Amino acid sequence: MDELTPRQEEVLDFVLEKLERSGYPPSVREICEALGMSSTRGAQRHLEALERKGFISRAPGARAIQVRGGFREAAAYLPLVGEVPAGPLRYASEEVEEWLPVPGRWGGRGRFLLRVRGDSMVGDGIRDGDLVVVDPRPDAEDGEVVVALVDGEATVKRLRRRGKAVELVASNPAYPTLRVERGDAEVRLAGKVVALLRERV
Amino acid sequence: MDELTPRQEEVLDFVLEKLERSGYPPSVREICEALGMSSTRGAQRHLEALERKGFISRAPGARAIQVRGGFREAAAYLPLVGEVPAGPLRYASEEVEEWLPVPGRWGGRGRFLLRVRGDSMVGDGIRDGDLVVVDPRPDAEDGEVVVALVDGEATVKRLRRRGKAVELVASNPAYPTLRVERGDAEVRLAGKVVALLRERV
DNA sequence: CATTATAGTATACATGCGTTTACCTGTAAA
DNA sequence: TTTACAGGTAAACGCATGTATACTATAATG
Repeated sequence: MDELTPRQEEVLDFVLEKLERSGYPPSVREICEALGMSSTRGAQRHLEALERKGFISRAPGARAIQVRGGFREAAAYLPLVGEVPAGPLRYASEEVEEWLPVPGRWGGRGRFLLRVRGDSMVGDGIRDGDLVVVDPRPDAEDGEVVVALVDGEATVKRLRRRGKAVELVASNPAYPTLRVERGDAEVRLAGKVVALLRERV
Repeated sequence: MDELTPRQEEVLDFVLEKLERSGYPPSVREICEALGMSSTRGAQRHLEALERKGFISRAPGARAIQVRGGFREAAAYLPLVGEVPAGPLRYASEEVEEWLPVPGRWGGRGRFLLRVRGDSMVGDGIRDGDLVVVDPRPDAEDGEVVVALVDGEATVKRLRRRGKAVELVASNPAYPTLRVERGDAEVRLAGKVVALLRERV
């Protein structure tokens, strides 16, 4: 991509700012007004330059400006279905608190978000208030971080296989390890933790 | 917010899909075509209902549809501009590796993503490979996690004010603390770390 | 039963908006 | 000096677009 002149950069900045503020791009005349121009031709020339240099693409129609910020991965939307520990999980879509956009590759069949409460997994960098992306699956490998349902209550722990038994291990030594014998109907896996979002650092 | 009728939900879904695909909202007639309607009045009624129920807001002008957050928050796109520690940061848009979608409220003027390398901040739950959202600002408060430029190299540390001096503290005790006297031209802040993404847990 | 909300079709209208043509100015390169 | 280009003003054109009026049909509600 070519370099932009200062004035062209002002135009691109205004388009981005308008997009962020309003959710839709500006009209040519709004660009004129914002940059203090009295004729539409000037703004149009800038848009033509921005398109020629590959920063935007345009379609016929009003405000049909598409900003091409390099490679833009499509967003996936995941539902925030509850907190852990705390149960049960609410899958029913009417009860979902919120749908949040995440990078497209985090999406996948049945994946969902849980807000983690407590500090039992701080040793693995999972802190109070973090959102974890859960990939639903009935089983998991030794050493993976999972969401388990113990007596109907969801909890995040690291899974450890010990022969016929499995253990649910907290990464904070202040918390006890739960040992589960095979065939224990009171414990099952909700899924594996595959990614994480933190809103306040 | 009131509930939507199935048809109104179709309209909202199409608006969101068009926004995601094109970067700008559809016109009334594009909505008609997408839903197989021959008159604009129908789509208009749906938009009026969506506005009345609080799912969108509208402004005078073409395609001036703004989808309101909460239900399905719009995505913000942030550029991944490099790694820390490693410098300098590449702001020039033509060198940006990637643009990633994040929850809309994480967006904001000039915010960007950095991939964290090393384990100097594991005490704060920031691990090797994590992506941090940086809000650019020239200064920060005591105790905030910041991105600092030391001799041209970017680094993530916790800021501590000590009278006239500031300290850049790692949260892993194995790493040294850097003490900076006021007016030291070799150190400046790139911004504050406000959120975090982890792709592999 | 009357009323209200949803969901359409058909038609018309004013104008916002993108586009175009013509002309002017300054600056930098050939 | 000429040429080219960025950046701009002024005025006009025509269609896309949002909006409005009128009419119809269906279902739920009281």
